[in-house]
Amino acid sequence: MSLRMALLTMIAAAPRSGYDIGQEFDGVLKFVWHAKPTQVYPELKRMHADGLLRELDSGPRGRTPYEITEKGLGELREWLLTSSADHSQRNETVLRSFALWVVSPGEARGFLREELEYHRARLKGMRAMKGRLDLSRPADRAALLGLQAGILRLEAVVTWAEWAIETVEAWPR
Amino acid sequence: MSLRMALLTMIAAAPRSGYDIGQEFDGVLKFVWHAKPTQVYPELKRMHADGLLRELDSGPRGRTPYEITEKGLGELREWLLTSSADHSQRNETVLRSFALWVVSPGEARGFLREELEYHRARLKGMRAMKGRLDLSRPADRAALLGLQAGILRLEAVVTWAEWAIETVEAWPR
DNA sequence: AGTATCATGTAAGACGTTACATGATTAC
DNA sequence: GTAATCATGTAACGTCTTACATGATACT
Repeated sequence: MSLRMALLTMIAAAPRSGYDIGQEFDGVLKFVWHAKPTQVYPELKRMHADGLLRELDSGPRGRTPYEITEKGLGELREWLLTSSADHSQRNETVLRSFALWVVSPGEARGFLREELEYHRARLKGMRAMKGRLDLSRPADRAALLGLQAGILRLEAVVTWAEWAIETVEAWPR
Repeated sequence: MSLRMALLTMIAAAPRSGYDIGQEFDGVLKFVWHAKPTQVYPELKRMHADGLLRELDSGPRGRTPYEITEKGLGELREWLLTSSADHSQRNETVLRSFALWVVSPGEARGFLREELEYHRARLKGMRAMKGRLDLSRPADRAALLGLQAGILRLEAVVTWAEWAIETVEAWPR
């Protein structure tokens, strides 16, 4: 039921099409929520049918942007206030690091270096995103909270990967 | 296909039953991987049928511990070396913080305080876990990598939540 | 004019959760 | 000896991914 809340969160901040949402799931939001287009489009239709969204008359190219309705805002508020967050996660980087003792130290370092590069690149992108916020908008003030969580998390991952590479150097053959 | 790799990772480190695994998914590993018992037990059976695991003769109470086979170790190594990690995640804490502008600043702070408490408690548990490692064992050396990732991540979340609470204080009504 | 990719969608199957069931063991 | 919870499991259902399809718009 939380894909629906993710979509509602994004469209509450500003109208968006299914395509726009797909781009964000591939980009900044990849560490927050993700879903494939084949899941997004039908869900948007259902939300429209349920009266949570309103269709706007076509954006650039053939896009269909949706806007949140009062009913949609109500559902979003209710979700925030009456349920608590699920903290279970899946993190393949960390899962793999638990298994690294079954490969050679050199192979382990190779994996860690790849991870380090990946997360450094994402950190750069997220910092750029933060610079583009307009903090006079309430939605952007909340987005700052989210982006800052991502930045601190990525900084932690980068620090970790650097430490892990050194640590693995010291492993006995 | 990664539930299988998560199970293989755990059982490679030391033999475990489905019940043991369930406890860990509820505890330390909650931020790494999670699965319900109803998914774990049948998967273990399938892995046994596929020759990746061997059944040991019953542990405490009626538990059935499994041990990894050579074939299982081979699959684990192949997964680590020939595929790359999926970095997409779902993080409900951050998702909710993107939506916080739709509730009152007081309600937003309430949410953030709850999150702060939760993550502080988990951080404490994870540090305790780190103290119990036996670093003469290769599997525990890899577990240290994983735990340290969790600790640094939780420290970042705690720092973030403290900052976010103060930030929301300064939001205009 | 022809190729790339944009934007949306459908259908099948894999994966994950919820609800429920059952015998076995420990605790009172 | 009754209650709690341990340990495993099955079946139905919901969510997510993969494979494929289609017309529309921009690019060269």
